[in-house]
Amino acid sequence: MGESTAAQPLSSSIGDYVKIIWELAGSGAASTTEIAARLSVAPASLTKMLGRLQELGLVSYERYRGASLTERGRAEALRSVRRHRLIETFLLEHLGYSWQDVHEEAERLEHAVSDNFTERLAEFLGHPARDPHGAPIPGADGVLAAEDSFPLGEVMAGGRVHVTRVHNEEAPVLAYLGERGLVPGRSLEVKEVRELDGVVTVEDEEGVSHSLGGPLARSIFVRLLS
Amino acid sequence: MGESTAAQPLSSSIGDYVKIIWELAGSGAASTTEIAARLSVAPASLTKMLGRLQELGLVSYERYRGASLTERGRAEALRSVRRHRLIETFLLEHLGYSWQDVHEEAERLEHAVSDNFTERLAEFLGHPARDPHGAPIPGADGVLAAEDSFPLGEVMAGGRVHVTRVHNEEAPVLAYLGERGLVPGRSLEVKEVRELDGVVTVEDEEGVSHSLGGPLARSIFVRLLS
DNA sequence: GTCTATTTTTAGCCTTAGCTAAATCACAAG
DNA sequence: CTTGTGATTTAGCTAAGGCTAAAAATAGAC
Repeated sequence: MGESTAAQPLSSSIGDYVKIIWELAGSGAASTTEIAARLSVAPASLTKMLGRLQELGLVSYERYRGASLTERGRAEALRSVRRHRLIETFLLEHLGYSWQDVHEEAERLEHAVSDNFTERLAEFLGHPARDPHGAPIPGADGVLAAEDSFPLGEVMAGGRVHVTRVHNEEAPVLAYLGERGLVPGRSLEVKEVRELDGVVTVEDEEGVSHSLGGPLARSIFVRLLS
Repeated sequence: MGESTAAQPLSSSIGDYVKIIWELAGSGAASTTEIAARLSVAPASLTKMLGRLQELGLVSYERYRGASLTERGRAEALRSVRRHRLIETFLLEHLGYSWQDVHEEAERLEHAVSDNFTERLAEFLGHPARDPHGAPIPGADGVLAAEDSFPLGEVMAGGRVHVTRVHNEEAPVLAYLGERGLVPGRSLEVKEVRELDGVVTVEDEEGVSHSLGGPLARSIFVRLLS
């Protein structure tokens, strides 16, 4: 007995739980209500599940204290994230999905693919480092590249920046940004950062100007161009 | 109420049931025990499920009489078959899976993909008419091409034949035939059909001779070359 | 420090899709 | 027409993963 050698199939939704906890908690702890909200599940359902995840050795959890991932839980989460991001890349680059549609389809597929499939897909895609949203894809060895960019909302006026990532999963936001070409790989000139309401005004390579309010400005991650 | 307009997600294993009944029964009726065996499920579990499938309007079923598909059941089965065969084609042609490994992976993926994915994949693959085993792929409109070939075991000696299909899902059989190049597209010369034990001896394009016993000879489907 | 509002947990129930063991049916052989 | 055997069904159980309503703990406001 004991949970020891890992790697039984691991019923599909368990992957969702650890992935959400990973997104929510990073290294800290995630609250029951937050996790429940992300999974569209009643808070009461969480308690039982967190207990189960703890028995499996994936989270460490104390009553009324929220949950955080164990080392194994983090590894499991990164495997899910890798699958998800590789699948998104495939859907977008090869099947012609739109930027805002990939997430939902990938979410379902992610539960069905084997590690063998995942690695063959990575090979097929040429081992991409980032997915279509610019999110880094964890390696097969579980290593995730450190984020070296920051939200557009935090930038100062007057510089040129390079969009590295759009950190948002809501379809309307993605559709909006996609239509305007505010996607990873683009260069922008920061014209104004208005303290008052956090609106950032940028100009793209074609000279078109865009004004982006808080939520959008926080979704676009950029790196400064030297 | 009523089941009317179809197309709710349709819990994953329901697809398996109709697909197996379709394979087993064609137009006739399939027995409880046969279906159970194919699904690796206890015969007792079938009764409940067949009742459910009947409520859903997918099979028609009378106690102690076996089950057969309704028109809607047949359509559902063909959708599953289409998904399955397209996925197999993708795994083999683009991800480098071996002939004998595609089935298992496709079986799992099949439950996770949307119709949107399926049609985009068909497009990506160039709308293939047959899968890697030579099985015809039902159209998006639910039309399945009629089988125009027959088992090698039924052929007469002396003719040339064209392999159109390998009708067998057992990995060792596929591996054996794959290694020897006895795959769809190949031409063979039938040297001998021995009444005594049903062994068929053929010679391939490179002059190599193969002797195939009943199970293998029944798995290889061929068309006569004029 | 107390008290109230918000979180979180407990208790008990539901559904799905399985299982085993026991009963029942169908059919073919006498 | 009876009977035995194998196929099928019924009955009752299990485990996951949900739910609601009610109870308990925490934390923030005074």
